Amino acid sequence: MLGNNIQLMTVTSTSRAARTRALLQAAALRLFSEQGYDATTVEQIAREAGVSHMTFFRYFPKKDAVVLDDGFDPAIAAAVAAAPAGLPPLARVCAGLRAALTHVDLPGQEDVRLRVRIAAEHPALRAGTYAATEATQEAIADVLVADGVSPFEARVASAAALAALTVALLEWCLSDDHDPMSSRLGAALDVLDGTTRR
Amino acid sequence: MLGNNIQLMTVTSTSRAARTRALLQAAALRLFSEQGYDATTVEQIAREAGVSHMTFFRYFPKKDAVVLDDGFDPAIAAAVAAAPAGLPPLARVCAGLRAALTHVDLPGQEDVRLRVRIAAEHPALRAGTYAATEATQEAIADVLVADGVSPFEARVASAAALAALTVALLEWCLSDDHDPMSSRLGAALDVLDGTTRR
DNA sequence: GCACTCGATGTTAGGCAATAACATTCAGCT
DNA sequence: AGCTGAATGTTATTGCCTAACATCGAGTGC
Repeated sequence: MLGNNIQLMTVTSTSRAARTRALLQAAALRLFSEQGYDATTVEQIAREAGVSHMTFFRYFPKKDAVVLDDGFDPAIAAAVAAAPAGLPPLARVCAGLRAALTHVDLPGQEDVRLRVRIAAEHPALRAGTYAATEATQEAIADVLVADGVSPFEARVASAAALAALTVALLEWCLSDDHDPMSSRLGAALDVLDGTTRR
Repeated sequence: MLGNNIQLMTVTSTSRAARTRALLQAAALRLFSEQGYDATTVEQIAREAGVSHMTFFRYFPKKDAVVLDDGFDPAIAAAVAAAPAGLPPLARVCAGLRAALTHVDLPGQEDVRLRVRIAAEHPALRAGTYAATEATQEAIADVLVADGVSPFEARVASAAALAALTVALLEWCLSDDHDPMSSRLGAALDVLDGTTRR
């Protein structure tokens, strides 16, 4: 009953570790969207993926990490670094984010939408979203500091821009019309750097 | 050792409810700062306040609420409402917050500092801080919407401004120099509405 | 004064997240 | 084959949080 799905690999390019992780995440998201986050236990997720609950916690430090784990955050910092260094801090962050957005309308978009939607609908997960953003915030701030901006200003600018982005992301995933993510995000940045009104 | 501080009331104007609540919060903050948040159990807090752990949860829905409960958030929304309605959304929110800040350097400031410091040093509590800000964010956004700003723009503007404010608050409470809170907060807003550089 | 209700509190029991200690199985290497 | 170390499972424990039920106190009508 338990050793049924582990023998045909040894050659699959994605390591069994990555596979198990993906299995856990897929099972979790499916169960969350079917039964709700609170009604789904870690035990259930693990059983569904064919592992024990301990294995779950070895891949994800907390239950909410299976939803919050983004991974596409570092790319954002890189985009800000590529933006013109002469601009004032907030404008530069906005410019960097705008550039990053052009690569965001991908095929996997609907999966992201599901993930974010689950997170948006649960208070504890929303809080986790903000916490996860802090890492990105620091990464962006570091880029600015390297170009001579004061640490305080750098943190404020990146925090404000990411807050705007988060609002846009939450609204996008909860909206019914399937407009592209990038248009929402762009509109949010407009509010910050005054493209719409001067 | 434990039944020492509970017998002289029955007439005190502040209802026993409010007193119990204050007792619980005081005990919690003291224990948190002495032993750390994780090392302090709800049982311990309740015993210290002379009640059962169930009573704790009747006053605070979760353990972290005893730290996060601010209450001085609604005043902020009122200040934004009083700011000139003609400004673009972000500028107006900043103006309102600036006005609110003049009333913020109060005697009780060091208590606030302790509370925020406890929150700032613990990841889960930091996350809770952001979540608690959402209520304020909505309140501010409602003010803007009432004056004709689109809901989306309103949410983005208030989220960005509050994110800037939060960064300032966290830095202030963790800094060693006892500069007034308002100067930090003012500096953060400068980054947003370009008072420093144009 | 007495029963009655209602609200606040305590007691007890239980579910679930998260962690730790220890056993076991598996993979690669020699 | 045998060794070693990593990954996983088993089991037990702690602590947050909830729910069901009991208790106590203060008011209220009789």
